[in-house]
Amino acid sequence: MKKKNTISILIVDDHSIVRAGLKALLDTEEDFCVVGEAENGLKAIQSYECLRPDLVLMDQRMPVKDGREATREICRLHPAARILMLSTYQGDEEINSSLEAGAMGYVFKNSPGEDLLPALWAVFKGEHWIPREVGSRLAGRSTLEKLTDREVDVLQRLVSGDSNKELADKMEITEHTVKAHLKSILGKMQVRDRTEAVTVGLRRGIIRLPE
Amino acid sequence: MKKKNTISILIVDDHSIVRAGLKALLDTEEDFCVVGEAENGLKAIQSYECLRPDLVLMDQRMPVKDGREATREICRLHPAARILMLSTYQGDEEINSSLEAGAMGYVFKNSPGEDLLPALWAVFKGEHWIPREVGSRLAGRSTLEKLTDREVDVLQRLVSGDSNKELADKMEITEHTVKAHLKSILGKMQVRDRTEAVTVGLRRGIIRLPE
DNA sequence: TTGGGGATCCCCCTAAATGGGGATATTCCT
DNA sequence: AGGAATATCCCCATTTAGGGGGATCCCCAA
Repeated sequence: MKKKNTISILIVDDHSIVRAGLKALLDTEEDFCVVGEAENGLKAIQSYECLRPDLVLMDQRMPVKDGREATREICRLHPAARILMLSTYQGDEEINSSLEAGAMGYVFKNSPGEDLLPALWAVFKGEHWIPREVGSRLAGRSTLEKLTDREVDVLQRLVSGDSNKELADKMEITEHTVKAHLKSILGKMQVRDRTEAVTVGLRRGIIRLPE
Repeated sequence: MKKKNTISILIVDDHSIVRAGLKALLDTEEDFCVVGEAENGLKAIQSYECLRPDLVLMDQRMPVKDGREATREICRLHPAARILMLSTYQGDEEINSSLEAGAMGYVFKNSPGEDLLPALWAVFKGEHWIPREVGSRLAGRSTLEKLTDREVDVLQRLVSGDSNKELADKMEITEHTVKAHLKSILGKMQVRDRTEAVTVGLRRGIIRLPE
């Protein structure tokens, strides 16, 4: 249903009601036209291929494939894609990695509704859009050491409450190795124990609670 | 802005953009009229007092005071209040306690957008509205023991990653007592260790991550 | 008033987690 | 080829967590 001279938008969010709300919100604007919806990252990639929208409004956390992964994939195939990430605030890590993945902008769900349209316009014009309160931090930060992929893997598994032995079995490595990773995790994150590692990881957006 | 013969609605959600979306969605319906918004439970109570809307569309998880607490409070003051809870699926416990608190209905954010209107109508007419897939379970359940206030307190403090000794100092009790509470928590929640207790507690909405 | 639940405290014991020191192989980058 | 980073494994030691018993005390409701 794309009309001439309107900006076509693909909405990606796992909450159907939120999608309906966003669509209603954008459809009140003459310049924007919601041409498609997707409920997870995988479907977002498929829909992008079919629809080639001018903009993608993408939620961060979704089942199956999250916003970051979908963004990375879409941008790999279509470097000119314009993607605006929409998310609850989860820590700078999440914003940072979204931008790394190729998103052009980032808007918090709890920022005023009026902020959405300027952000969409900016991204459409190829500009970056980052919440003011974060922009500064993003520049002069990062004394925090980055976790390796494997360490993130271990950290994510910690949320299950498994012991080191159980983790070792599930990961098919020895308990020694699990402990080695964990030691590195605790050191890098500057936390005292696995419980704090999990809660800090959740707050920073490094890991998430299972569905 | 309430017109004659329309149903006035108060929207409560901590995400401004979601509120804007819901408002846009409801305003496309002739019969509904969004007369107010609130961003947390406290403001919801205040707004309810001022506006006396026909319906409240209330998000479950919010800072300051969550949907359950606000619902309990509003229903205590106004037993005739019609409140529809809107939330991500978080386990039956959350639904159950919402209904106990006085909500007339419960809708998942990831159910189709079309489900919202019938739910609002049902609640407006004084009927209950519960997601089909949950209704059956709610009847024959509840083997989960409830945590005491003190236990919830301990559980919440676990997210800091403190050791039992540190918790004891901060709570000004002995480590023995902390361990006693913890033992009870682990037993009631049927989890194996403090880390799992924290993640399960977060998922059930019993506790939350600090801001 | 008698009971029960909750909060507090105590002991003992085993299993688990943590912190220190290592070693080796692979992969990737220069 | 050389070097860095990563993942994997191992030893040691101490601290902590968790499970099993308990015991008071207090308050509130039957």
